[in-house]
Amino acid sequence: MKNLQVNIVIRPELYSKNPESSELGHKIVSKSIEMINELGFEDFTFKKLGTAIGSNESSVYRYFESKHALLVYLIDWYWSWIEYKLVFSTLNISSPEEKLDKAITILTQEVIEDNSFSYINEVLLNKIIVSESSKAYHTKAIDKENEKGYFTTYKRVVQRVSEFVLEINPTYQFPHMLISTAIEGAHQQRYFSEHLPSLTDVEKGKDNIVPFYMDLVFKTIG
Amino acid sequence: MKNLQVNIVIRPELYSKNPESSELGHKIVSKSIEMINELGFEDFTFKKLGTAIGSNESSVYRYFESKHALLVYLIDWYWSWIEYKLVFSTLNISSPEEKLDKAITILTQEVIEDNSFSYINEVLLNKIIVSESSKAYHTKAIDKENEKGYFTTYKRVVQRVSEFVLEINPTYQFPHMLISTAIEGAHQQRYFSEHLPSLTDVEKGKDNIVPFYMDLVFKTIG
DNA sequence: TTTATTTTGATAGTATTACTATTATATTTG
DNA sequence: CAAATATAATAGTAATACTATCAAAATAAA
Repeated sequence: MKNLQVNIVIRPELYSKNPESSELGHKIVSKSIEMINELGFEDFTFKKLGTAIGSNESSVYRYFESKHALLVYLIDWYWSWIEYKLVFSTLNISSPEEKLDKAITILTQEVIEDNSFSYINEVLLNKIIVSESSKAYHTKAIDKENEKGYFTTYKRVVQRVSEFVLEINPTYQFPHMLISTAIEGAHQQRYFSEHLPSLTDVEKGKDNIVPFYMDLVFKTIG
Repeated sequence: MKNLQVNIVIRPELYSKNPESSELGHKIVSKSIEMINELGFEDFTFKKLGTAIGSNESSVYRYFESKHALLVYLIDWYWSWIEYKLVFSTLNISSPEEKLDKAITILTQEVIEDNSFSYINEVLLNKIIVSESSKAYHTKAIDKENEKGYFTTYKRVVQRVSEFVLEINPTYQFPHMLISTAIEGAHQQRYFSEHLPSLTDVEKGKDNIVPFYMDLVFKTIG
């Protein structure tokens, strides 16, 4: 996948001014990923971000109308990237079992290599998904934002993988619940393994999360 | 279970002044459950709560040092109640399969009846768990708070049910991950079914969530 | 039943946040 | 080079999440 110049294109509803369009935009996105990781979403502010990139709060607001909007943007970027990896890695595979295996791996594994995309650190972005992404949709505005299409990329990823499930077992009743459970579950288990380990069975040095969900998914669809 | 006078006792680390100890304390807890539901956790404030119960912001602070602390208290109350239901309903059952079946039902079903506990509306509290509980542990203070024992009741519930799993299949490697996945997953699926239904396979008038996780758990442990 | 103690209520104040608005200054483009 | 556009700097606002102080009310103890 390396050295393959692809662009992740994000829909205009997800920003006020496209951060792809300028150096400042790049800095905003890049530094915000670092800072949300360091500070947590609550303590991260546009003022701090502006200062950190040698710019200004008001300049940041020209790109994103709120820090919530920025978080939604980052999450959509992440799912666009995952979708790209998903499509790419299952392209020439005909066996639905093998496709599902690849998909579950991509969806549940930790991102450990920051590849391909210039100003976005995918390792840190993955950590934001694990620690902060639930905050993007647990708000009173969810229904409005969903109507505006804020979450379509994520929903499309779930849909794609659900189709692999149905290829294997066309009578399985709950493919979407199964896949969204595996995705969200894997993120949660990663968070728990670091902070509430007694909720998990993670052993140090070993990634039990991928095998756990792999086993769970294949056994469940029979 | 009705007409059985039991008390849920909450550990003192989880409050500044015990809300069980006064009429005002009852009102604070009772009204906060209503208001967090109505407004969402973000828009809920102690000032609004004080006004709503004919009291004062500063009086509320005497019971809970922050609204975060109040949320943690409510969540611990919920898990104490669930643990009570769990223990009670599996007490005289010897079949581990039957115990696990009961447990999964209790953990994944929607609460539809507000029973037994005077000033706490369990139906609304369950909705708070579904919509807001992740905010209690997705904070930068999680490790400190975990050390102080803020989440022990929840962890104990997961431990108890994991033991049922091991009774059925002593060689199953991931009982805690399986049970915490089912619990958190069920809450998430309930939230999704209302707000992001394409991530689920919920049909109107039908509770698919309990059967989905029941099937998933039993198939997974084999 | 007075006194002491605890609990509650009212008010004020603080630092910070999440913005909006305005204007001056760069920078880019035609 | 002028015009348009993007950025920076500053100021301001309403609300939040508290802390601090003190008086009034309720309760318990002597």
